[in-house]
Amino acid sequence: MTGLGQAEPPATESVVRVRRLRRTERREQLLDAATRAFARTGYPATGLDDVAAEAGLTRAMLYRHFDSKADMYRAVLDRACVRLTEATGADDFDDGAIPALVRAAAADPDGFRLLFRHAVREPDFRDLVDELTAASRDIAHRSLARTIPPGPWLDWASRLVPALTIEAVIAWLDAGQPDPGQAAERVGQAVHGVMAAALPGAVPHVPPPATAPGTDDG
Amino acid sequence: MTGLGQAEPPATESVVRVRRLRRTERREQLLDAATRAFARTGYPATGLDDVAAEAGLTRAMLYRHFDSKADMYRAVLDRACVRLTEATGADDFDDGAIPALVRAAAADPDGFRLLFRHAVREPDFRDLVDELTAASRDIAHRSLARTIPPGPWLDWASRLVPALTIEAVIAWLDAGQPDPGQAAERVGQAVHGVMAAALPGAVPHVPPPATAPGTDDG
DNA sequence: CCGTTTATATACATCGAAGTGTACAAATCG
DNA sequence: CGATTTGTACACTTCGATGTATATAAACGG
Repeated sequence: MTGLGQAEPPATESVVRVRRLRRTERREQLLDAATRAFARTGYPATGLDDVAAEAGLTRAMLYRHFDSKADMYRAVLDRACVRLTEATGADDFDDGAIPALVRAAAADPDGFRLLFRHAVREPDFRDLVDELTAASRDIAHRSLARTIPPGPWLDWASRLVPALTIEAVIAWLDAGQPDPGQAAERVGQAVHGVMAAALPGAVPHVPPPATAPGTDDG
Repeated sequence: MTGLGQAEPPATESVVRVRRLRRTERREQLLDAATRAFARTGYPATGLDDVAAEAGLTRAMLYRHFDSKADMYRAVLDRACVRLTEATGADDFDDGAIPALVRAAAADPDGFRLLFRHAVREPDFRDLVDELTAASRDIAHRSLARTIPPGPWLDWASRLVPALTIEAVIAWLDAGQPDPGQAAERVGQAVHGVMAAALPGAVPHVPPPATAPGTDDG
């Protein structure tokens, strides 16, 4: 309605020749930016302006590719999930599983962190990661049951082994990703250590469980 | 369930004879309720109405005890931190550290989860937990340096050992807290496994780093 | 060269949660 | 009993983030 401030014309040689992207490429770039932004501060604390700034454009553009913030977040998580499952496969705990996981994490560290450090805590989106963790726990349970007798410590190890694997990979990412050739082997060794800790012989003897039920721990 | 103390029903009109609490007790009860509420859905996604509902009173009452939502959250985290450090002490990795941690986690599971699963991800509050994690990593580093030579894998283990300890304790909580007498020993065994994985001899040989760049890394 | 797509810029609408104020009711204590 | 504390109920403002609309400019493709 009014002569709103029009963008100043190039007027110089150094025109910022913005390369226009096709819809699909732009969408991928937006997903990349959103992954970084969300991985930094989490879903609720990250505004769409942050995502837009990370992508280098304005908030209005986001709505040309995604219906809502939740829709965008879901797309981000979906892509990370697909990448991960494609890289690792849904198969068992064979020798190639951990190397594949390490490779996938190194290929998309932000997506990896986003899935396992943030999305698990978001009530509206954890269903996406829950499939992964449930499958992992199931696989771990089946694999561990070959050496650990049934009982609470088998359950404990089945929960802990996937979590430890994730934590070990993230710690490896945080440490600067030293030689990837060793990484998978080290992670595997750590997992083996947890398995050993869940064996019946791991604990020498059961200390008497404090017959007085009163909690003296103040 | 609401922890309103002995709500003696007068068996008369619809008057709920609620026992009024003193300021200190009410504050403690509010901290308990806030711990539960925040541990369930995280700080940003938890409204003050949720906390009030969890405590069994109205939102206005919260402002008689805390200046703001952030102030309340900080009080919650502070109390959890104090409890934890009091229970474990700030000393080294002696034999009593892990049992103390397990006992503290069992005494306040929600506070434990809140600290290490949520607060670490909140940019405005992670400083509280960062002191804990930094101290843990430092302690772990000093302890591990006695057996692991300096290098990236010592750093890796120093990051991973505290994280694994936390994860192992949380997995133990999630598994239903089976016999606490064994728990600390199992966790210690798992930690030992990670230490072993960081030793130089853990990985049998270093696979050649693939002089031909692209084998199948798609 | 012209139309379509891609993008900018900005203003506006909307909506939920935080934070505030006030009036009133009930319980405890002197 | 009467004063103070503790709590309810509700209305209200403030504020930031989401979501929408419109006008305009630049790049690409035929």
